Amino acid sequence: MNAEGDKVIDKWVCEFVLRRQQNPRACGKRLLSMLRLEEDDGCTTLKKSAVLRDICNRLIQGMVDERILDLLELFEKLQLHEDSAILESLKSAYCWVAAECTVRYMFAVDAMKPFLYLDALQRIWDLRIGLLRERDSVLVTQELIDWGYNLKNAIDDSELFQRLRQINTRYSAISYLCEFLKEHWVLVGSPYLELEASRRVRHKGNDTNVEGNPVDVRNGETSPRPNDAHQCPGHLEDDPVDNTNGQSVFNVGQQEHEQSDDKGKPTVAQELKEDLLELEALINSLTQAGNDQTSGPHSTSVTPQPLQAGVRGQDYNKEPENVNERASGSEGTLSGRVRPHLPNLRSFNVSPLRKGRLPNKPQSSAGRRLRKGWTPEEVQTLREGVKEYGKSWKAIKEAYPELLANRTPVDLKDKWRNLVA
DNA sequence: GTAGGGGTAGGT
DNA sequence: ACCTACCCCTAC
Repeated sequence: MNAEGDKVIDKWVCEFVLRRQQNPRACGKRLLSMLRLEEDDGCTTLKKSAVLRDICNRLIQGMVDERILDLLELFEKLQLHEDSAILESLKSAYCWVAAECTVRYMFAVDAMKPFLYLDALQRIWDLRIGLLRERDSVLVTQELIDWGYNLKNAIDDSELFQRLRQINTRYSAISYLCEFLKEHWVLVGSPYLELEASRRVRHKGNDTNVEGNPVDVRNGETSPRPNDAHQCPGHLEDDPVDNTNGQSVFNVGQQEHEQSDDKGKPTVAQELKEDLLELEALINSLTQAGNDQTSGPHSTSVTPQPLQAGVRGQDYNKEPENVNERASGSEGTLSGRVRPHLPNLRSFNVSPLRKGRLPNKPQSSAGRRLRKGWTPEEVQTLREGVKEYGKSWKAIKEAYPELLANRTPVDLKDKWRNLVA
C-alpha cells in the first residue's frame, strides 16, 4: 500500500472517529495532528468535523470558555474558505459564549477581584473582538456590539451591572452552541467510511436496495477521492435520518436511533460500532502517552452530561457551578451565583384562540398533496442549499428548481427542522 | 419570507 | 402506536 493511499484511509478513519466519537481524549486537534495534514490539504470538512468534535467535547465536560470562542472563530474561517454561508446559529453561539465568558467574572467582583472582570473585558471585547472587527467578521453582529457596549457601561452603572448579572448567559450560550452543533453536523453529512460501508453492504445483498436509493455514482469508484475525506457527500444512502443520528450534538450514547426502518437488518452504524470500539482503544493508547500533561482533571469516563435536557429547557436548574471554575483563567470561585431559570429561548407562541379550522378556508380544494418521502438526492440538495444560502428557503428552492420541484420553501423549512431535531 | 408551535393524516 | 410529511397559524 503506498503512502498516499494510507493517508487517505487515515483520513477516512479519522473522519469517522471524529463524527462518532464522544471521548474527550479523541480531541479533534490531536487526531488531525496525527495525520500531519499539509496546511492546504483541502480537508475543510475534516477540519470542520474536528472543530465540531472539540466543541462537543468541551460541552460534555461542562466547559463554556474562551477556547470555544477560538474554535468558533476557526470554524468561521473554514466556512469562509469554502464560501459557505455563515448561519445565524454560529453568530448567536459566538455572541452568547463571549457574553458568558465575561459575565462570569461579574461574580468575581463580589469576591473582591474586580480586576478579573476588567481583564476579561479587555481580553475578549477589546482584543479578541477588536480583531474580528478589523477583518469585518460577520460574527460581529448587532447583538454582539450591544453586549460589548452594555458590559463596558456596567462598570459605572451598578443597576445595569446587576441586570446583566441576572441574565443566564451560560444557559443561552449552551443552547445556541447546541443549535449550532446540530445544524452543522447535519451540514457536514455522513462520514465517508459509513457511506462506503453502506454501499458495500448494499452491494453484498444487492437484492433489496433500501427504498431503492440509487447508489451514488460518484461513490461508485473505490479509488479514494484525492482531497477531502468528505468532499463527496454522496447521497445519504440508506436513510437521510441515519445521517443525523450519530451526530446528535453529544452523540448521546445509544441515542443512535438505529432507525427502526431497516427492519431487523443491522444498520451500517451498528456494523461500524464494533470497529469503533477498537478504534477508540487505539486512539486512547496513542493519545494518552503524548498528552497526559494536558489531560486535566477529567476522567476517561465520559458520562454524557444531561445537557441535552438543558437545551430543551426544563432541566437546567442543575447548573453545576463548579465547572465555571475551570474556565480559562478563572480562579475566583463563583459561589453564590444565582442564576434565574429563564424561559426557553424560543418564543412562546401560545394562542388561546384558534384550533378548529376555518370553515370557509379554501383548503385547497384538492386537499393535501400526495405524501412523498424525501429522496436522498433531495436531502443532499437541501443540505447543499443551506450550506450555500443559509436558511433562505426560497433562494434554495430557486437555486435547484428541478431537484426541488416538488417542494415548497415551507417543505424545506420543515424538512430541515426534522433533520436537526 | 421566514421561524416556530403545533395539528392532521398517511405509511409502516 | 409511532414516525414524519404536510399543513395551518401567528409573530416578526
